Amino acid sequence: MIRMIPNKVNTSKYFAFMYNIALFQGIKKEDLNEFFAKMQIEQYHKGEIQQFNPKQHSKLYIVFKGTFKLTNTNVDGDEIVLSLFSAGDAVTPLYFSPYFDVSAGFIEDTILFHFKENDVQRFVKNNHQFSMNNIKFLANSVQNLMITNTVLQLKTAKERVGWFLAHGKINNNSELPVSKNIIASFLGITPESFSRALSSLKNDGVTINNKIIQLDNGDELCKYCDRVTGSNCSLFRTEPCAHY
Amino acid sequence: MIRMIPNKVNTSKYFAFMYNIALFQGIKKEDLNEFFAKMQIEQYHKGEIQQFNPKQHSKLYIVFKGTFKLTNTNVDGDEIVLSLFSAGDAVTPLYFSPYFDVSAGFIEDTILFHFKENDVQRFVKNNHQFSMNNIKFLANSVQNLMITNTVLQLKTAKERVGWFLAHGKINNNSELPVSKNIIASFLGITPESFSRALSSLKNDGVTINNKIIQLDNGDELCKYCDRVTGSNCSLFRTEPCAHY
DNA sequence: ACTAAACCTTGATATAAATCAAATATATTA
DNA sequence: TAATATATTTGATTTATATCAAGGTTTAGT
Repeated sequence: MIRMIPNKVNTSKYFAFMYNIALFQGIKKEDLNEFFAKMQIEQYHKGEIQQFNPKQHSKLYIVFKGTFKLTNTNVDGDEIVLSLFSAGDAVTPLYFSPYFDVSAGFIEDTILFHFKENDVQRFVKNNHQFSMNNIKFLANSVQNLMITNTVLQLKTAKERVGWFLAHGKINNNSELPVSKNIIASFLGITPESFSRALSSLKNDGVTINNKIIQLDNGDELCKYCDRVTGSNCSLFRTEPCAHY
Repeated sequence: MIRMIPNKVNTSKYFAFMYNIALFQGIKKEDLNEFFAKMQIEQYHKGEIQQFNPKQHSKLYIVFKGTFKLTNTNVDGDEIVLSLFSAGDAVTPLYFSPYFDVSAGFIEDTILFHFKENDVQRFVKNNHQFSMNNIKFLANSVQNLMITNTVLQLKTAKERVGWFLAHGKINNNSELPVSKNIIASFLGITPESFSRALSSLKNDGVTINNKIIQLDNGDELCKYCDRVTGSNCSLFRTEPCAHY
């Protein structure tokens, strides 16, 4: 990991990016600028793994560029992917227990902005909107994890893959965000099952070429979609929708 | 569901209970009393099901008495248990998406205290400690859900049951909090598999009699324990501990 | 552009847990 | 307390997916 100090050119670029992050919406620019002045930049290389030991990592991170997976390793050494992060996402190991040992595994070269615990705490304390945004952010994480939970308990391998693809499609990612084996691990299945699920979906009109998802009709994934994700879909509550 | 207005005797009992809830720690009693004055009491009977439609239920609930399960039903009609709540727990459907359709299923006669959205929002806005407590509460939920997630992806049926029992043991519940089939659903397995897992655990020295968990040695469940839960265990980092 | 490594697919087989079915135990209600 | 409903256990069978194994493809680095 390399720490950098932003130069002037970068600063304006970085700040412009940060103004659009959900966590910072509705806050006066002068307050944000004061807070952003404290941010540090960390650069990670593909393949690096960073323990989220809260002693060193009681922080707030924003992903500026790149992709990483949040993982947890069990006693047997098996790794599971808890979630995936890319540009614009926020992570708050700030609030994790010191005994919760998750790691960040960098899938691409990645640039993170980070804030130290004290600075975040102070900003939460002094800025009501920021504290509200934190609440919204965390509540949203709770909801997403509950949905993931449902998917993991309920679905067959094919349904899980279908759900993942539907999710991506609705959020306008017609491209797989990471390699198939990482998605498989996130969905709690093996790469082999993932591959077989995809070949079964191919018969239903869902093709993946070079990580690009293509649909024959456009509604092939509707049956796999959850209601919260679906509410952002252009087909929501129209005839093909599962929640019609 | 029955709505009640607390009478004077109840009020002092209820308030005393509420002062101990994590969400209200570190807040001046006068501020709490003002907030608590707005609380309503809802009484539910065993077997009742209540949709958490956020239009009607944009609220904060505290469980005073009883037990309920938060459930989600899929397209096939299968029900999965997302989490279990009992006295002292808090639920904040306040922050759920209107499209996230979870229900509360009451397992015993239950008394909930509830606060309306506007009152909560105002208190969050005016009381910094309360907003911090909300952040902590939600962050803790995030962490617990991530742990549940790991358990659901990683463990065999026996390991899941072992984890659940270890969890209960460490939190001093040597009694199963709900019936076995509800726990099975929470763990994402069938009642049959749950039963077989228990009979396998019996060979390892874990017996369940009338919902009471008994351990021959006391360390039989250590191998199933996660690190965060384990950090509250008297055996943490001693020889039998999985995280030694 | 070449080579090595990482990733993906396909097939054969094994296996854990679901399903189906029936019996037993426990809890609830009249 | 009996009658009924609900929950739990146990056994037999099926099934989805993991595992094992090998071949093919893509990616990354020199």
